Amino acid sequence: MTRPPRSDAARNRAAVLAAADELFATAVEPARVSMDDVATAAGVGKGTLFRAFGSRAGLIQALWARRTEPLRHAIESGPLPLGPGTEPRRRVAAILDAILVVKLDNRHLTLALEERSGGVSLYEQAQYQLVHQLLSDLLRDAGQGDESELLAHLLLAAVRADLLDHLIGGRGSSRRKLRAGIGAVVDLVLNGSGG
Amino acid sequence: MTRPPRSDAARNRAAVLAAADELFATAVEPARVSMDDVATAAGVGKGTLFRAFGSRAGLIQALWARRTEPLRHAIESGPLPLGPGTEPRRRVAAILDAILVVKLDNRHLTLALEERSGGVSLYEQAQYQLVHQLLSDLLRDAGQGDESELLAHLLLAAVRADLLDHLIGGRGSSRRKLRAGIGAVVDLVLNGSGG
DNA sequence: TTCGGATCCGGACCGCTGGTCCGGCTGGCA
DNA sequence: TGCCAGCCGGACCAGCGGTCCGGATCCGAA
Repeated sequence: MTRPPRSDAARNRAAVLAAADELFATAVEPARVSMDDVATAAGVGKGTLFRAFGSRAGLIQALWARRTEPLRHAIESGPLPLGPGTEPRRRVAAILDAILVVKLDNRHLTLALEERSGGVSLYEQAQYQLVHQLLSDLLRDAGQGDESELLAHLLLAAVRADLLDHLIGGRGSSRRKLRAGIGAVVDLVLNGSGG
Repeated sequence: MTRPPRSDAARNRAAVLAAADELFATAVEPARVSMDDVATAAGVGKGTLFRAFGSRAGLIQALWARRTEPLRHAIESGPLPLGPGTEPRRRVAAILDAILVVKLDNRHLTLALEERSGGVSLYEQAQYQLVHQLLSDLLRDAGQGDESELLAHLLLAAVRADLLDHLIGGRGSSRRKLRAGIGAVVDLVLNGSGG
């Protein structure tokens, strides 16, 4: 039996989430947002912070989970084309585009998420593995056979945080052009490979 | 006029390169190879190491440059299909496959190279930018127009070190299957998109 | 309302990292 | 042989993620 958290614990957790969200959104270089910074900004001790989130990666993943909750919900039980019921290939394309948009809307946080910090690779994160599993299944349904897992990885590689940051940060593709360009390549891969 | 380096400096530089090469090849976790480790293994002081290579990133890039020298040479003036003279699309595919092979042959070093350490993103590294430039030009020649730059980034994203490490490390695709699978997707993108 | 102990707080502390600094040594030319 | 620019090397530094534990706080029981 896990008992509900004490009131001060809940309050502090919320304060940390708010402060961290602000810091990561504001900071120019998310890697330079230290745990001390977060603790100070939240008006909380460092111990509290680590007890609540376990590690830096844990904190960032909690922030990410909050930010992507609407998207997860839309995929699980939302309207087309994100929700179930859409033709697999179309759904894969829609999901990738939605992920792209979320990442663009949370550039710094996403960058922090995917940065290999604490020895935790992107590919070892539960969050990534869930999305990969979903895409793999859809691709299998679409008749991609035993290439579906690799294909899912490659498609997700197209929307990696640092690449997007580089493309948007450096003069060049605007948001619109980026979505169009990546979408075109995704469609190409989805529709050209046997099925 | 820059004078030739003193003999002891040259000797130390070589010792560091050899020791670091060994360490990165052996270590299970390249991120855990510290500069102290390298200095100790090379029988050299830390100051010497940093004077010779500037930074951790500098050392890794020097190692990488040595390892990829044959490949660079083959691309610049080697035989087909890597060298100049090959039909652009075929050459892009050949170059990507060659890069893939080199990365697989130097997994740990490549991982260290692409790890964002010291705030230096993969996309800011001269080494990456040169390859990207080359691929962009080839794609433009192949009639990809203004999408060639983005396309080059996406193709290179398919052979990123941590993805390869994940695919090979975890049970799954063997080397052969990986080359075939990635090659197939690359061909699809190259041959399906106008031109 | 009081009380007692489970739970949580917080900041001093730790080990480790990449990187700097400078007193002393050494290679190489005159 | 003598001289000194250039090089050596390890003590040192600031900053990081993460731990620890004495004391404050919350909350159910009496």
